[in-house]
Amino acid sequence: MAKDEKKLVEEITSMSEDFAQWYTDIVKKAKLVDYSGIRGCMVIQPYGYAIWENIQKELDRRFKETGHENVYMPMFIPESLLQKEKDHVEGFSPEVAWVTHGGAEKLEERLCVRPTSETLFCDHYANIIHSYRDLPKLYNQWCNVVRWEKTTRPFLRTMEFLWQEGHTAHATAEEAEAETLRMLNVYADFCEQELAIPVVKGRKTDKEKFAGAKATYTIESLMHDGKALQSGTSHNFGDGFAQAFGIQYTGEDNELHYVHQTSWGMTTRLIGAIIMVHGDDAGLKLPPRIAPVQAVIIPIAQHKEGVLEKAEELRDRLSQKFRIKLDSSDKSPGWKFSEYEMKGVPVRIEIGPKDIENNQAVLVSRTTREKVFVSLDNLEEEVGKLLDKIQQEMLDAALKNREEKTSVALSYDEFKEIVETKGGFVKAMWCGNEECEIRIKEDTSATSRCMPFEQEQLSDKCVCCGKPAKKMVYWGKAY
RNA sequence: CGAGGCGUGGCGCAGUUUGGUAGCGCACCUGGUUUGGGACCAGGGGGCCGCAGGUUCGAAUCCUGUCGCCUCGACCA
Repeated sequence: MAKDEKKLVEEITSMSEDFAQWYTDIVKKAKLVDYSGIRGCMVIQPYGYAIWENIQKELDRRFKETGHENVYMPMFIPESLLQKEKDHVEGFSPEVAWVTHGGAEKLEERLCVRPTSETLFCDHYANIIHSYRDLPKLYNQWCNVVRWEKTTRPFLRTMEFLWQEGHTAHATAEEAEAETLRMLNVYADFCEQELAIPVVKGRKTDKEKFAGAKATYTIESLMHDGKALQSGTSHNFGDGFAQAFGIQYTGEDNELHYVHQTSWGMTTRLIGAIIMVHGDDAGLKLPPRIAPVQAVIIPIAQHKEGVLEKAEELRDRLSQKFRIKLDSSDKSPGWKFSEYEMKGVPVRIEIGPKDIENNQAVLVSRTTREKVFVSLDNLEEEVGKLLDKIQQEMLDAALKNREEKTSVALSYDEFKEIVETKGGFVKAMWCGNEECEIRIKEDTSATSRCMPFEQEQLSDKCVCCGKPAKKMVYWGKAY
């Protein structure tokens, strides 16, 4: 946002002044969350939860479309079960919460509060999968998980968060790989179509991959401050978990085989991404497709004869097709304008005495603040068109911002310079050696975000060590 | 978790150095006038100063602990 643009909402710190404070202000002022008395845990308030419900609805629809079924697993995992897969337990044990007592009784075996449910799904799969006819198993679960994080921020990193975790079992390695990529594409499509957030699809390096996975794929998005956010991951486990948990089936060949598994997840972190990709100094900016309120009707001079009645009539009409709110409180119109801009409502509809006389209403876009007068006769159509336009404008703006903040580094000096001054994604070649990854992180605090599917041959040398390069990698500082 | 900064009505702050009746602006409530970008006038309510201990005749102020927020590291979705 331009610096000279008038700051409409006094209470929100300007983005350019202090991005972290801006984020916190929005989260609080738009009433997405309240802080709870429990460290690192947030109260998700109605407006924030409504966004999550819309995310759930759309994602769940896509999961069902691709043949998945929802299940529910216990929230406790016995220690012995968690420990069955070595890499997995090593990766998660530092951030696991333990239940040691039931009432006053000390438990024979500690129970961990699930940080993720691979082990539970595996245990269950070992029970129910016997034949190739039982495959594939395409399960998903919506739940909460707990990870004992050291520093927390609303939505971006909390000790307890909401997510979905898909867990699938397949007869062959090829099917598992296809599933892993299919769900990554579902995620990417969801982000772009529903959240208007463009993502880079790629594979994680071994250093960054999920504990226990053979391969981790990721979608990475770029926030307004130039930091990257891992927005969804999809893992191919190969048959590693199957071997640890003994998940075997009899094939058509009458031989025993291990299944091949995947898991994939998206979390309430996405709400943080929406805030940081789209928001501006006036507040939140919600993509129409997931906005809890798509248009707010604000009556002007509502005490005058017929205004409120007309506003109510419009609300009832439009509610047939859209998520509509009518604010007939006695706040001044100007206050309402700012309030709903701050809350990111995509479209504002003004209706006043002059409009009623002319059989019209005023539509105002959250993205451009442009006002248009439209006839009440085709209001539904105009609102629909404007919502579509805003959705597209938001995706375009986010894409433009990402492109502007994506750089190429051919030398290490250039790399360090970009990370330090400009930030954003840095595309650079890599030799494939973990030592270079570690060194880059130590020198710049940037990490490898992913090895994108769309590879480019920027040079033939690793940006760090100068040895022959194997992959182009997206690097950046991350949340 | 390590280093640094900050917690005073809902929000933003003053008061803390040097202990002595808790203040201001906005918000809130009531009445009236208003209403197309955060309206105006009048009256009113609300804070054991983040929380818990301690020192003191007396603590927002000094000491200890703890919780929360911000920045930078380490860890991660």
